[in-house]
Amino acid sequence: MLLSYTEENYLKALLKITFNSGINEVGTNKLAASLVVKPATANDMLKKLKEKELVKYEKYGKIKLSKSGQKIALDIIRKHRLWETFLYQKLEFSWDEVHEVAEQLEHIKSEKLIDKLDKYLNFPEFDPHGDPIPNRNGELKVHYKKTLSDIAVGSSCKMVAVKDNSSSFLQYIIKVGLGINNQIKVISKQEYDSITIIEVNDILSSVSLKFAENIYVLCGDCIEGKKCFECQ
Amino acid sequence: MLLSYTEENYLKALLKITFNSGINEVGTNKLAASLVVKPATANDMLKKLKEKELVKYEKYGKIKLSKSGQKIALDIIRKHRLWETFLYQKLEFSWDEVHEVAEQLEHIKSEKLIDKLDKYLNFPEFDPHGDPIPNRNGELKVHYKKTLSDIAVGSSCKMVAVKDNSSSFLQYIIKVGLGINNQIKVISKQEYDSITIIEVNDILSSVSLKFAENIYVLCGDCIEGKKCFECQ
DNA sequence: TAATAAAGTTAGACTAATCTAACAAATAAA
DNA sequence: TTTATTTGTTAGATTAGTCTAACTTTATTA
Repeated sequence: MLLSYTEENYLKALLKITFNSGINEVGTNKLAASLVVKPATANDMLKKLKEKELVKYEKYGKIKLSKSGQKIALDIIRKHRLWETFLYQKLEFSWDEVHEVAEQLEHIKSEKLIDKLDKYLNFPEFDPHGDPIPNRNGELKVHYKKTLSDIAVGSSCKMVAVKDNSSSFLQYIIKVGLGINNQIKVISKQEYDSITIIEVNDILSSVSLKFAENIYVLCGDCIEGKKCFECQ
Repeated sequence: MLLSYTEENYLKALLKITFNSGINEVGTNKLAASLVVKPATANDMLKKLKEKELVKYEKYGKIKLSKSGQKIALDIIRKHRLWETFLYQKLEFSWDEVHEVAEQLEHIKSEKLIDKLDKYLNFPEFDPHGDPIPNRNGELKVHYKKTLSDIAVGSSCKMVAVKDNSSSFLQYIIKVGLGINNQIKVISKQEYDSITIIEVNDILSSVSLKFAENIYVLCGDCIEGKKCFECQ
């Protein structure tokens, strides 16, 4: 199915809203606002997208992407992020310049192009902003945003990934008695150098700021399945 | 001045027609045909482009690009050919696939992008089809005037570019065992229909007049670096 | 629960790019 | 030089995407 740039942008906006807010419920107004058009305009487009079975939507109801609509939206995000990576890595664009150009490039229609670009960039999993790049099947690595250094004194969190994959770091982690899925409580933090005392399995350890910044964690709410914006 | 893709395509078409035919006189019908629209459509657009001072044009008269129109057209051709070069050199697209994708990429709006791409490709002077790439001031290396059909029986020449960029033609060229920079010897020519027997890498092929007219060549003298007036 | 506010929809209009069909001008041919 | 043919123009319609203004439904709150 050949879609116009505009239609593609509506699908992308829908995916982004549900992604970022964790909410699956999108209304006409919110959609319109995110595309900087009037609600009436979005409403018209929704009818069209429903006709094409790209969204599920009943009058006065909430909007959801259909399976195929979601696939298309993921595909556009894939293209967007691959182009950003290209601009950043190969053409030496700066971090903050890539988005605008990628907004245009994401609409270029050629599967071959994007697969070749993917290969050329060595199948990157994250774009320059750290956002995950969907693969050609629309699957993406979840990525974590919060590190142990972001957790407030007194709060608990769960380790989910490491940022630094070096073996020396991994060995250090083990020594502290830490591992994926372990619960960590932040006991105290030295203001001067951010040395942090943590508690893992009832054992206290002190770790450096560098250490804390290389441990991805989920906050207390996310541990309970809430998917907050700051963590994921 | 921000132009639509469509407007850009009209300017490009005008430049291409005058370029390829050597004629400076373009009419509504020819322009429309080259864009695969009806003359009425082209006529409407011409009024718009005249309004913007991108073409010089009076009712029932001939169409010419203005200075600024020409600059914009050259800019689009620059983008087109740089993208073709990128696709061919970096992404390993084949000769005959690049055009279609570049038709889309040429409309991406970012001066920075195209200058960085130019640098990344090491400021190429010719695209994969042998066509010259305008620099950022719209200047380009002379392009070729002589085609295979101009070469006398018994003489040799070197293929340097193609006039027709259609994939069907390019694939035909490949089938004949021909490519950019190949030496061609004209063995014989049928007087009646100009069917020409050529020799490429010791292999003989017979090609039509239409074929021969779409292969740009350099004559024997020019191959040796002489730069004769007829070829360049 | 009735009034008010917020959210969503509809109708009618506009612009850009296209079309068809009818017409006008310029050019070529008899 | 009149006629026929080609070339170019105009008028009116269509589609996609947008708008404003008026209206309806749903949600909130006093």
